[in-house]
Amino acid sequence: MVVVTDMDPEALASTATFQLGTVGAVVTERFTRAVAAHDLKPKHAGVLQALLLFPGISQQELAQSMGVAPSLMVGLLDHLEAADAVRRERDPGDRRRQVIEVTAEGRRLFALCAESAAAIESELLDGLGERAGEFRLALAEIAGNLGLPSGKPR
Amino acid sequence: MVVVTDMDPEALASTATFQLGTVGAVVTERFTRAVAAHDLKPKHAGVLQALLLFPGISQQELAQSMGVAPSLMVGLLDHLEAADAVRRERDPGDRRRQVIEVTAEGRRLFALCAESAAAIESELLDGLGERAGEFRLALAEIAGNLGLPSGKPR
DNA sequence: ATGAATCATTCACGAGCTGAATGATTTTCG
DNA sequence: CGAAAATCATTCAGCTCGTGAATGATTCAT
Repeated sequence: MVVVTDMDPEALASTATFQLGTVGAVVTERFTRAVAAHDLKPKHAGVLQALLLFPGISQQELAQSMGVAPSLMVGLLDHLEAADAVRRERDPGDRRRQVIEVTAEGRRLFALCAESAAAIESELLDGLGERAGEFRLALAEIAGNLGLPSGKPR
Repeated sequence: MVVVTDMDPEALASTATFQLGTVGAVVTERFTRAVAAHDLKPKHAGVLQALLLFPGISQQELAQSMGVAPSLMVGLLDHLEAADAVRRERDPGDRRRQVIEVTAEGRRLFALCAESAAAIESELLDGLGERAGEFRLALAEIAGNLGLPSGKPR
């Protein structure tokens, strides 16, 4: 008598957990290559996104909103500042804080990142036909439930 | 006259690209914590999955199928072997190759990983109601289009 | 039989991230 | 008021994960 359940060798690969992980990795890799053309990493795009969404946010809050250590944010902003995408100025009301301002160049770079993301999305959802809309809505809902930034699909 | 298009600050966050990346990262993090209880990393689970799916595969092919360097596979298999999840034996027909065999303990560990993944999936799709089925089908289709392992949802 | 190819392995290295100091500033409260 | 605690940005050492280049053993091609 066989005790162990007759194991489905795809028991793991067929889960949404596994597929979200692997698909997410591939998509992130593509996005990484795309924004590398503008000398940026995905995290830089995320920083710009957060800054546009919450203007006047502090570095600490920024780091917390992205789930990374404050020490990491320093280097990310250093790079964005060197690229003229961002300016750091001491907050006159609390001179410990840096007030971060997104420049016109920063908005330009952000727009390029968003374009790259949109292009990758088109390729991804191409084969889905009219089910793409449903998929995007469900995905946005999941992201929202996880407390992640998820604007409504345009 | 304003040249720059009036920028949607969620232009990036609203893309499926961005959401797949962030959701994928969160899901992977949860899965990482879950399998850590069995002293495994997600890659170990992936190795077991590939081995069960393609028995008798070589380390090189295994590495290639997972998109990692062969040198990385050495350490992953070392760990699985130390955990009695896997046995390495020289292929008598080609003594350069290692033939990798998944043990009963390996199948047990794999089943535990699959269970964890299923549990995480339940939480994720909980809020989706009856749209969960559609979502899973679309996700599996995307994974398949990318050449990733994607068994049909059970 | 010899030179090229293939396999597993080791090793040095880089990218990315963390947590613990540090110094400057602000807040709390005795 | 003034001293102690908290907060912010920053630096720094260290960890993990991954790569690519050597190495040695073995097999293949001619």
